[in-house]
Parts: sequence; C-alpha cells; structure tokens
Amino acid sequence: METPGSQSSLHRANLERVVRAVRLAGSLTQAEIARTTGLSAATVSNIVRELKDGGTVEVTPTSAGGRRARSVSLSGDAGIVIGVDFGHTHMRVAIGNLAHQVLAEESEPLDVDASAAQGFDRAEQLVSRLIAATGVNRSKVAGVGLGVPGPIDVESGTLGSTAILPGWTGAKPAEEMRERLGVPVHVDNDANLGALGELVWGSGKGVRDLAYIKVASGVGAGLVIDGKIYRGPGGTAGEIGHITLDESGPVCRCGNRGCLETFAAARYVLPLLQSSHGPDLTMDGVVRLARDGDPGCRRVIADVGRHIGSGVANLCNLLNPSRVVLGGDLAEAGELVLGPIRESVGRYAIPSAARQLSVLPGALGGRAEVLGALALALSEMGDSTLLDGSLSVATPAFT
Amino acid sequence: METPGSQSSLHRANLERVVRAVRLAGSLTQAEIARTTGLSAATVSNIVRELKDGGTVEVTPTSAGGRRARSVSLSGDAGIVIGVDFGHTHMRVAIGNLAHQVLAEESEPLDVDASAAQGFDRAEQLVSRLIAATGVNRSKVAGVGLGVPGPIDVESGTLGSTAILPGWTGAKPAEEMRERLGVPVHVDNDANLGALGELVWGSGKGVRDLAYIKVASGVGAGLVIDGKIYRGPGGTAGEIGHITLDESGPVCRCGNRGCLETFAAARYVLPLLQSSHGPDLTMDGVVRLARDGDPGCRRVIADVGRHIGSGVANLCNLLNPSRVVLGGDLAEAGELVLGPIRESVGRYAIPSAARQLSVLPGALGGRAEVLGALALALSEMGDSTLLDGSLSVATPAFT
DNA sequence: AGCTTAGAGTTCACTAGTTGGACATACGCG
DNA sequence: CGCGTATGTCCAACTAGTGAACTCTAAGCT
Repeated sequence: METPGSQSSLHRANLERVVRAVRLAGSLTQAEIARTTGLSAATVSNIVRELKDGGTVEVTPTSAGGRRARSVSLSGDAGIVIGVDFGHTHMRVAIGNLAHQVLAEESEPLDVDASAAQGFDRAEQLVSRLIAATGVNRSKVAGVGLGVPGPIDVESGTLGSTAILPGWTGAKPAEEMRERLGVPVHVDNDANLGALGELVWGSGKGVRDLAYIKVASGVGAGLVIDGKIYRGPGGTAGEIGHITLDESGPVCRCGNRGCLETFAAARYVLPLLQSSHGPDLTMDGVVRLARDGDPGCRRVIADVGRHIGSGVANLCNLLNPSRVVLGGDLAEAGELVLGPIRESVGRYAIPSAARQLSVLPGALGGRAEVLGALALALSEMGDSTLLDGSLSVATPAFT
Repeated sequence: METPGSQSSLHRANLERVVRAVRLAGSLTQAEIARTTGLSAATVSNIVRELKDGGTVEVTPTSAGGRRARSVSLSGDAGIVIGVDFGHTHMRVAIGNLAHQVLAEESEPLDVDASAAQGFDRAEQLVSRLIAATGVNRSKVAGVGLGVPGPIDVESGTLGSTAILPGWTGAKPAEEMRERLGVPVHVDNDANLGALGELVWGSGKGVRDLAYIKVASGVGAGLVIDGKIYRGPGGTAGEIGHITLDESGPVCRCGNRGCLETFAAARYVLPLLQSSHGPDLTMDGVVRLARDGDPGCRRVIADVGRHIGSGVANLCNLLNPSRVVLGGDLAEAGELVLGPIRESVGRYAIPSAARQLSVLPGALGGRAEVLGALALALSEMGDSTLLDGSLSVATPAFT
C-alpha cells in the first residue's frame, strides 16, 4: 500500500498467492503449495508459519506416502463476509467465510412502505442475529456486500428512484450500513449481484463472462466480464430492459416505446391474463399455471421468451458472452421460457456468436442476489483484508 | 517469468513501472520518477542507470531551479513497433517507437484479386522500405500489429470469410507475417484496431471505454473496455451491424432480416441513389454530394444516421460506453450524420445512459486502423519486451 | 562577489525477503 | 530392521529496495 514497489509488497503478494491457492484447492500440503504457486519450499514454509500464527490458516496432520504431509486449509473463521440483499418482498442475509463457504442464510419479509432507515435497522438486527447464531467472532467480519433493487450511483452511493422501494430514493445504503455495522460496505444493484452470485455459486461456475437476465417487475441484466462486474463508466450498463424492440410498441415507463420490458416484465404481462385468470394473478402464479398446462399462460410465457430472446440476441451480437443465465421468477418456468429464448437467439443473433452461447436457468433462485452480495464483499476485499493482522489477530492494545 | 514471486520479478516490475511512467509523461527527471512511481530516489537512480546502460532510455541535461536536473526520456529507437493494415482498397504501414510517436506512415493500393500470399509479400516489401527510409535499426523491431478487414479467430489466427478479400479466407495472417518479418505479430480485425487507434491517438484520448463504429461496405464496431480491446469469449463481440432493428425488414447477407447493416451499409444504401444519381456512385461520393447540398444524399445520410443511432442506443443501454466514435467513409459527413445519430440515441437510449455519452467523428480518418495496429503491437508487448536486453543491447557473443 | 538555500542525484550501510542446499523426520516396503 | 522417498525446516548466500548522509549546482539574497 504505502510502498508500492518494494519487498514488503512482494511479501504481501506472496501471502495472497498462497491464500488464493489454498482457497481454490480447499486444502493443500506445503509441498503442493510450493508447486502450484511456483514459490520455493522454504518460502512457503515461512509464509505458512506466518499465516498460521495470524490465525488465517489451519494446519492438520494427514497420512501420506512418505513423511506425514500436513495439510493446510483456511481456518473456518479466518475472515467472515456478509451479504445483504433487499429484494421486492424480502430481505435476505447470508454469512460466509473466506473459503467461499456459506455458513448461514436467512430471509425475512420486507415492509415496502417502511422508511429506508427502518429497513436498514431491520437488516442490522438480522445480521446480528445471524452472527450470533453461527457463533462467529464479530471482529472477524471483513466486509459486507449489499444489494438494492434499483439503480445506484456507484460513485456517490446514492440510490436512484425505485419503483419497488419508493421511500428509499436518495438514500445512501452503503453509508447507512457502514455506520450500523462498522465495517466496509459495498453496494450494487440486484441484477449485477445476481450475475456475480450465479457466476461464483450457480450456473456460471467455470466461465468468466456471464450475462444474468432478471425478469421480475422489470427486466434488468447484470454483466460479468472477465470475472468482474461490468458497470460501465456511468454505472448503468446492462439495461437490457430498455432496448427497443418495436419503435411503435407500447409506451414504457421509461418514456420510450416498445422496450423489451413492455413485452416481458410482470407489470406489462400480467394485465394480459387478468381478464381471463382473475386480478390477483402474480408472475409466480402464471408460471405455476403454465407448468400445470394452462394454455393461455403457456402462450404468454412463450411470447415473453421470444421477446427476451430478441434482446439476448442483441446482447450476444454486441458482447458475445459465453453464457446467459436467466433469473427472477420467470426462470422457474424452465424450458417453457428457455426454449423460445434459444429459438429467438438462434434466429436473430449472428450464427458465430450464437453457436457458443449457452442459455441456462439460474441455479440459485431467489438466493442469487444475497450470494452475489457475499461474493461482492469477497471480491472487493481482494483476499488481502485478511492479511492485515488487525483482522486475524486480536488488536494488541499495547506493545 | 520463471520465478513468479521473487525479487527478480519485482525488479522487472519496477523497471516496467519506470518505463511506463516515462512514456506517459514524455520525459521526467529522476526525482519526478521517484514521486510518480512511489519508489525511493535511490532505487530510481539504480534503475535509470540500468536502463541507460541498456540503451532503453536517454538522459539529457536540463536547467532547473536547483541542481541541474537531468531529464530522462525513452531513447528514440529503444524499441520499434510496426502497424500494418489491410483495408478495402489500400494497404497501410506505420512505424512508431515506444514513446508512442509515429515515425513514418505510408500506404499503397491493394489488389483485391491478388492472393493472400502476394498481399503479404507486398506488405513485407513496404515494411522494409519504410524501415530503410526511417533509418531505424531492424533488430530493434519489437513487434508488429496487423489489421485485417474481416472476422478473425483470435485463438487459431485464421481469417474467416471476407467479402472484401475473397481469396484470403482461411489464411493465417499472423503466421505468414511472422515468417516474413521474424518478429511477433498480433492480428485483429479493422474495427477493433480502429477503436484502439482512436483511443490512443484520436477522438478517444482520455477515456478508457470506447465504441468505434465503422460504417463502410458493412457495419462493425470495435469495443475497448478499460483500455483493452474487448473481443468476447468467442472473439465476435461488437457485431453491431447485425442487431435487428426491424424483424420484417430487408434480408441481410447474414440471413436475418432488418439488421442495422441493411439500413446503413454502403452495399444496401447506394442502390437507393443509383437510379437518380448514376450507377458509379460511391459512399464517398454520397458524402461529398450531401455536403454540397444535394437533398437526396442528405436525406439518405440522415436516415442512415437515425438507424445507426438506434443501434448505438442499444449499445449504450447494454454497455454504457463513455464515448462512441464514428469511423469509416461515413464519418466525413460530420454533423449531417452525427446529428441524426445523437437524436436517435436521445430518443431510444435510457436517459441516464445517454446523458454522459458523447458521439464524435473519428479524428484519424483512414489512418485509425494502422495506428490501432501500432497500438496493438505496443500493448501486446506490454512494455516488457524492451527490457529483454536482446532487444535494446546488441547480443553479447561472449562474456 | 559571497553566502545561503534547496532541490537533484549518488553512495553506503542496512534490512527485508527469497532461494538452494543441507538436514531432520516419518512413513511404507521389502 | 533398514532403506528409499517425500516432507518440512534451518541456515548461509544473495538480491534488491530504503533511509540517511553527502555532493553538486544554480538561483536568490545581502
């Protein structure tokens, strides 16, 4: 940090290298660490000792061919990260450790009419409860990732206007939560976090580029490029919901006409069915009915799929991601919606880009966002926070 | 390289750090280098001596406030890079040095019916002539960037089918040129290189994200994200020409209907005017006539602009670049085409994304691609080739 | 003119940190 | 029981960066 090109920074880098290697493999012996990192055995020996003393890593004996190799693994509570997600109806919290393991997860209903401050208070309580329930040491919490269902200015941290949480416009969620929890908080919107969640724990495992399309009351996309969330210079990348499909189509809430959203989002699609299926229909209900064979619902879902497919085709031509993951309520419809999407992509995308694209349903359902928040916290701390001593060792009051 | 986490790698990194700092600033004194790199003055002293002995850097006295500060700059021929671009009608070659200065540039007509091998031979001759003309030492050439007007598989280096150079399909340009020139060659397509060229030397100076839209016989886009060309996992990102604007529009050569290309590319637009303006009309001619006030040409160009604007709006919603640069013949039309583009973007893109977007004409005209090829060679060598000794110092035969 | 001052670059002793090789250790196999 | 083998540790050597002291030079002041 303070000495950007000196030996101590090299040492730090090597520490991180070892931690990363261990985390990726789950557990390794020192000799294996030396081989995978390219460091010498002597260096690894020193580094492992340092990490062990710091509490970041645990060393357990194993039986092997030659001398007993001691296997090195991340100690369970070396560093704790927390993910918080404010969704349309629920608030979710997840606790995980640096080994990418989720230790606990819980959700509770969110009162949409409550003020932002009340929401943050509730979140703080839920976090505290979960920390207590898992028995982790509160001082080990290294960071929090926070998901909000709306546009957020990443620079200033201010929440834009949200249809879902009307009273929250202008709130600064990161700041609020940092004050309450006393640790660094990183925010992003739900689509980006869903993308990250599916990438790390769900349908995106193994790829580096992914587009996560979330269809709920609106349509949004989260883009992950080369393992990192891509926000664009203005922070508004991924607005797939408002690409124009039909210049003379229905008027959209954004002011344009014929946006993808007007053909796919719940708020525009449900009215089509409410005359025939009753006014209380939800997207969930449409999906359920479609799976049970209701022809009207099937037709609507297929149409939605076709339109989403057009949008995905554009996305595919421009960005050529290797995988598109469908999230949100609609993903529950499975092939009923994926089939038409794929068909539409095949029709409208250029063949060379469409060929290697796979369109998959999200594997995490409603958990994608919280888990993405967890992943955000992990990625933002860049594996280095846990090396700070202040975290892994109890801060010495005097020396 | 061989010792990934050791002091020697740190030293290398520090060498690069210094070189980069010097290159970005043009010239710096040692004290300034120390400040900008964060290294200590002592280290800088050693590094500068090493670089000077290696011939990478030149030290010239200056007069300053206190002791004469010696200003350090990259030595003119520390490393030479070459850009080669095969365009629709011409082949261009540029020679530059590591200080991002273009030393020489030349073009000659390209015989489209000639075989690929003949084309590469001609390119080699032109390169040799230019090397001789600038008087640089051939052994200092560190790398070559190569632009081809068609889809290229970056993995295998194979050229896909090109309408412009029909006989070249399946050629491996990088391999061919490497054999002829004996230095590393990096290929990319013209749109990507145009993007890079405009970013480094043209209308994209100062931004990190840029979309370069090239309208000629087809419509393509090159995307630069965070300073690097973005190709996508399959290498086909940026196919803006084939996003669908009208599902029941004209049939496109790609097999779909209503692609942007069918509304904007020369091969579809020119026929509209040939009945009224004669069959020999070129895009160039249309632009010239439009500037002279011909109403038909103006109308056509405005229509093209509106359609491009729709495509850019999609691009903007999905990717949110900070700048869009228009290249190709059409850019010569200036406001005649930019106005309608901006208008269309304003209409179809979501306001928050459109607000911070600037749409500019390319500043380099037909030179964008060669210069981009130069920039590619520079970026691919990652500033480290010049530290190899084999390059900057005559290889010692014995020690 | 002479003195002071301050920034520039260099030298030197010191320190952090990695490495190769020597060494101790422990397990399985014959 | 001894040998072979792979593991982890220790030590001396080496590399490379740093702070402090030092020299040098030109500008500014008296």
